[in-house]
Formats: sequence, C-alpha cells, structure tokens
Amino acid sequence: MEKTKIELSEQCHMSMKAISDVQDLMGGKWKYLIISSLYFLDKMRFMDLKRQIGTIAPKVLSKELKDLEVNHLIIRTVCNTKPITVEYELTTLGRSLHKIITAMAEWGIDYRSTVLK
Amino acid sequence: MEKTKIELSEQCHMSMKAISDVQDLMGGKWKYLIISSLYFLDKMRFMDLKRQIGTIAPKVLSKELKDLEVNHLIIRTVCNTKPITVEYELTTLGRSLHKIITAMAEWGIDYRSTVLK
DNA sequence: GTAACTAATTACCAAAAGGTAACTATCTTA
DNA sequence: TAAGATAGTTACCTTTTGGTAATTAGTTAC
Repeated sequence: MEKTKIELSEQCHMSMKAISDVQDLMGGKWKYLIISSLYFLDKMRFMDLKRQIGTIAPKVLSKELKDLEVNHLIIRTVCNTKPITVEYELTTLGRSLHKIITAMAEWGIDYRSTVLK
Repeated sequence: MEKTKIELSEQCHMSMKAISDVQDLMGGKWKYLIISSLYFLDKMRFMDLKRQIGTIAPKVLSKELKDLEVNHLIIRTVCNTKPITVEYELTTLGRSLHKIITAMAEWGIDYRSTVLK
C-alpha cells in the first residue's frame, strides 16, 4: 500500500518534471504553431512561415525561430539564391514532437466540433 | 497536384486553428502541471495541488484553477468537512486531454535521457 | 531609378503573467 | 489560548511577452 503510493508519486513526479521541460522549450504563443507548420509543410522560408501563421510580427517570429534553433528543434539554412532566402526545417528532435502535435490537433478539432457548437 | 496541395494546406490550417484553441485553454506556466497532477492523483485539494506542484503561489494556483473551471476542464467541490475542504477533479473533457499529457510526459522523459544526458 | 521582395533588426511601448508578502476567516488540536 | 491547518484574497511590484512602426541591406523586376 505504502509502496504503491510511493511508486505512483515517483512516476507522477517524473512526468511532471518532464512536462515542465517541454513547457520550457515550447512555451509562449507561437512555438507549437511554428513546429506544426514545419511538420506539415516541411521546408519553409521566413516569409512562408509568417504568411502561414498569419498575425505574427517579424520580430517575434525571428525571436521564436532563434529559440527553437538553439534548442535544436529546427535548423536554419541560408540559401545563396537570387534574393537571399533562408530555409527552416525540423531536426530529428523537432520531428519527434509529432505525437504531441497530433494529439493537440486532434483534441482541438474534437473540442471545436463538440464544445464550441 | 493542385488539388492535393490545397487539401494539404486545408488540413494544415485546420490543425493549426485547433492547436491555437488548445493554447488558449492551456496557456501559461502551470495548467498542464495541474491537469497532469489531477490525471495521476485523481481528486486533490487545494493544498495537495500546491504541495505537489511545488513552487506555485496560492494566488496563481487559485487563478489557474478558476480558468480551468470556467472552461469545464475541472470541477470544484466544496466538502462540508470538519475544517472546510475543497476538492478538484478532472471533468470528462479534462480527462480527454490524456493523449496530450502522456505525449508530453513521454517526450520530456525521452528528452531528459537523450539530450540532457 | 524606383518600387518591391528577401530576411530580418531596432526602438519603443502596453499588457499579461507571475512572484512576494501579508492578511482573512473558519476550525481544530495541544 | 495560542499554534496550525483549511482555502483562499489583496496590494504591490517585476519580469516577460508580445505588438507597432520604422529601418536596414541586398537583389531584382519594371
């Protein structure tokens, strides 16, 4: 009894620390949207992302992309094209977020169809 | 070709709107931790939650619980016990977040063991 | 040669989020 | 009767987040 209780709370504690880590990496208004854009659309340029996400300010997009890059969730590649272009894409680590992304998307779609009318 | 491209971006757009909805409900530093505590530990009282989560201020916990309650993710029950106690537990809607919760927990645990050595 | 597109950066500002500390009110235990 | 637990609330303050608007610098199309 005592033992199961302790094991449960160990498991719980571990999961909560893990969730905290995820929040540290993915906190804020935009990161899941950026990651999911790249998950659905593969390689995207700065302006592609801006247009896809809609209302994000360039300053904010730039900052969010840097955060994601330093945490190795995306990679930034400068292409020496006609006007210089920059491509962003998920790393293997970034792609490994797909379970979270799809769980969120599914839940949100469900929520929309059941709760919001 | 044209058609698949449009369908992909419709799907993508829908998913992103869904993810936005989830962020609106679950934004901030504490909500996933509260929900996951209740997911692992079932019914919890205010002080249980505070101790489990650790560093959260009572003011903040109180506000977060209200947010979750108005969005029907948790229910608050006042028990008329010796000293008055209040129990919080997940609603069916709140429990339906489990895929997101477990995906986050798994990813975070994996991240800890691989990336953070 | 001027307008437009690329990928940002900069300065400035408002609002939101979250923390600290103290306090309330009710009840129980030593 | 004072301490300690229950569940919060209040005032105050700092930090973070995110938005606006203008600007930069390079390239290209008209």
